[in-house]
Amino acid sequence: MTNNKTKEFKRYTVTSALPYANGPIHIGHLAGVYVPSDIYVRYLRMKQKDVAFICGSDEHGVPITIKARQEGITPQQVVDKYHKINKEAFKNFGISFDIYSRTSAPIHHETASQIFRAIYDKGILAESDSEQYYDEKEQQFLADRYITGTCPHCNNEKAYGDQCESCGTSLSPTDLINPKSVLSGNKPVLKKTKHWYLPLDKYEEKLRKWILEGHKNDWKTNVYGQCKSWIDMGLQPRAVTRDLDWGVKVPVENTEGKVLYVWFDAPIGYISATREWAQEKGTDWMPYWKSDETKLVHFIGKDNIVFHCIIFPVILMAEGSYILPDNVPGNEFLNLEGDKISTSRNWAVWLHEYLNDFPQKQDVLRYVLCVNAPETKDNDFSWKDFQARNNNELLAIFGNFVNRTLVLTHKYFNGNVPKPADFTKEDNDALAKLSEIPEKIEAALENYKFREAINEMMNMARLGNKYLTDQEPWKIFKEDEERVKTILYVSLQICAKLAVVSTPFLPFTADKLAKILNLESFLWEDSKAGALLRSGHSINKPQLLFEKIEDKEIQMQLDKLHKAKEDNKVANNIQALKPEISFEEFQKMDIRTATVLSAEKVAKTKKLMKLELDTGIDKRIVVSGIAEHYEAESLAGKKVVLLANLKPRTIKGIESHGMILMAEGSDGRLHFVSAGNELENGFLIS
RNA sequence: GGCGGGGUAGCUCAGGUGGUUAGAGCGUCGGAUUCAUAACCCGGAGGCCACGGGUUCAACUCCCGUCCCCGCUACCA
Repeated sequence: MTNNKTKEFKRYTVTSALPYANGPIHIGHLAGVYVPSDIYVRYLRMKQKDVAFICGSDEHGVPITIKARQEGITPQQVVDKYHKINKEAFKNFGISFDIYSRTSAPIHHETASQIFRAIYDKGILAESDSEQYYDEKEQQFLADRYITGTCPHCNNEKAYGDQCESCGTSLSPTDLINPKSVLSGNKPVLKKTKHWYLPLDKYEEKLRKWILEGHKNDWKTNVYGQCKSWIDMGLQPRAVTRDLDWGVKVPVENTEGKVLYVWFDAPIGYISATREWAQEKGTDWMPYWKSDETKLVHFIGKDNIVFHCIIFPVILMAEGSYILPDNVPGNEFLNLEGDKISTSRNWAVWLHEYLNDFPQKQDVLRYVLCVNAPETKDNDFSWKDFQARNNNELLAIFGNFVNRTLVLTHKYFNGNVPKPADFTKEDNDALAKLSEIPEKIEAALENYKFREAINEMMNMARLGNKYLTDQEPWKIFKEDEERVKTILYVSLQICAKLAVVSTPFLPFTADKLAKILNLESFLWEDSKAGALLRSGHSINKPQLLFEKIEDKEIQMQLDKLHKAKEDNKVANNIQALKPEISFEEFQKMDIRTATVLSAEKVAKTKKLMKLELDTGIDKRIVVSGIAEHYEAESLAGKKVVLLANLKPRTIKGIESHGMILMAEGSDGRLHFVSAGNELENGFLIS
């Protein structure tokens, strides 16, 4: 396969991962996906490329129906809420989507149905019956999350059909003891249901050829490596339909109550949104998805690699008439103040709140997120760094250079671009260096190296500052006004180029600067061509491009962050009371004190620790999932509390006799339950 | 445990088909300067390039092993 880097494309289809409409957008999403894609697209537009920049809300799937139930509203109301918040936040932040659509739109249902039907009609999908839980009262099949029951491992009575949140075990609904429907509370029955499967395994060779051979050199190493890992592991057929009433109806006879699986319909949302955009614009959508002369690029986070590099391309291959992505620049994750961003723990900076707290400072966040984007590895965002980047870089380097030039121009020449005398060697050197920068930015952007690109942009301002300082026009104005004219002429050209070059990265600032300079609309090529401002051209009064961010503003954000976390701790970690039990039931449990004699980590596991205990009546082996929280060496001699008459269970080949009682703290760490150190072994707890 | 990505100056990161003194920005220290939002400009200090072996005339770069962080996956109280 050819390396497409060198190929000239006629048009571009650029997509940004569809945000899931059950929560707001945070800085992690922005840094990984939306800021880079927006920079890329703004750059392409400045090069007068034909580009469609596509995004929208991903609105189907079980989590949304659950959130709706919890809040006592309909799924549609849930997605309406977040669609509105996010669409508005993107707009205010300057993410310049050509369209921000949604998967609940009729055109999406139509598109997804058509594509499913096309694959179905070709006989590609495998049909298979399976038994799934059904709620007879509500007359519907139950999603895994809609079934609760007793966990077969830890006896937690509130385990879900997909996972026990008490012990963390992944479950299948049929594993549960005493399953119950969340909808009616009744016992569900197993009922036969039919589903369709996409045979990913049959596309293994095509994927191998396309990715492993064809994109060895132009895809990012993390993306390529992850794909290789998936393909080498062997692909399995994957169900594309499920029993649910929220989603795209399966377009086949007699399939009441079945919808397309959300992972199948979501990426098709890119295509539906493109159609919607083309309709509004009165143009044809097909070339954007079906022409070899179109470059398709998906911007995503690393959690989405498998969907965009394996599954969605297989859907497109199966359908047969679509192009495949030329590149899938997948970024790593952004941390916040050293901790993982977490929606449930409320550890995040939300875009809509940022826009509220820092009005007119979109570019500051855009700059910080781009210059520190998690391109090759996870990165950290801190408010202190945010402040420093603003004060020491944007303001001190970019803003200051522009301001110096403008102030001097007004002071000496009434705000008119002066007429230069002959250029000196220094002038020519500066102009030569200036002319090299746009091409460096270009090369970086074409290769999705956004940090490098934005640094080159800043180098232009650095160049300007150095030139001004070296030439010292304020010192020589009295003796040699002609020379000062040339110096400011050159400085002003640098300002103008800066306005052009910063447009993709800092659109609001670039716009402000262009207005001050009275610069008419411009294209990317103008950053390379000669002078942009003619002698005699008048410029407006200087205006500060950036303002200093003070310590107290930063402290406010830090306080807010920690307060949110505290509030959340209390709200989230106090679990609801379990169902009442009788004293007799309690008495069945033999809980007693014991001492750890020795401990060793169980080989080939991450969490398991094999413990030898002295219970006062015997010495026994217990396997416990504490290896992530305690070192084996630190455990000998530890006083613990043991549930001693739990039925023995073989775990990783070791028979475990009982369970050590642990409490999970709000930080997610496990802590031993203590009966006090003075107690001997074997004392019953009641 | 398997697989993938990463571990380089105080911080955030570049880099390298193996080859003289390992780079940038910010921070820090010193100097210079005053046009400018105490900003800009110059200079210095600061790195066993995670650790241990190996290949080589030469390794931060290649190979093997170990440790740590992140993700996927498995197993799992």
